[in-house]
Amino acid sequence: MLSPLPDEATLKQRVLALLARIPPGRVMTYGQLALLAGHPGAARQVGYVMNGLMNGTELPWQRVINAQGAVSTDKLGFGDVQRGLLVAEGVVFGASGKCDLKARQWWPDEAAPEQQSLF
DNA sequence: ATGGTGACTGTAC
DNA sequence: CGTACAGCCACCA
Repeated sequence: MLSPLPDEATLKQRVLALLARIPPGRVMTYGQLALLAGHPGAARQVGYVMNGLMNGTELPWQRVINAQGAVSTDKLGFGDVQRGLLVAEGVVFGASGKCDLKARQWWPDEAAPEQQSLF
């Protein structure tokens, strides 16, 4: 069973492990990753982890978006790139810059239904 | 040590 | 719809 309060290194490890499993065309949110990694509420730290893997990674970093269904990278200068990668996978973004999170959000099979409703 | 910042989020108005 | 605020916690000056 997973420890409810893993240390920072484990959080990063779990976040990256989950990230690597997101199927093409599907997304996860920062808060969701924090929850599944055992750090509920630590969405900002997940964002920090993401920031750290921007140095030439093979991980599908573009599949992590915010809880509103939009990318959070516009102010970083590559929001268009992220949306472009997702669009190439079949994700549709409306004029508001949001996608259908309810339909696109991916949950690991082992995530308990109660976890999903909590989120 | 202390305070500001940020790829966030839920609640309140 | 948008703005504001409070939690969140690693990092950095």
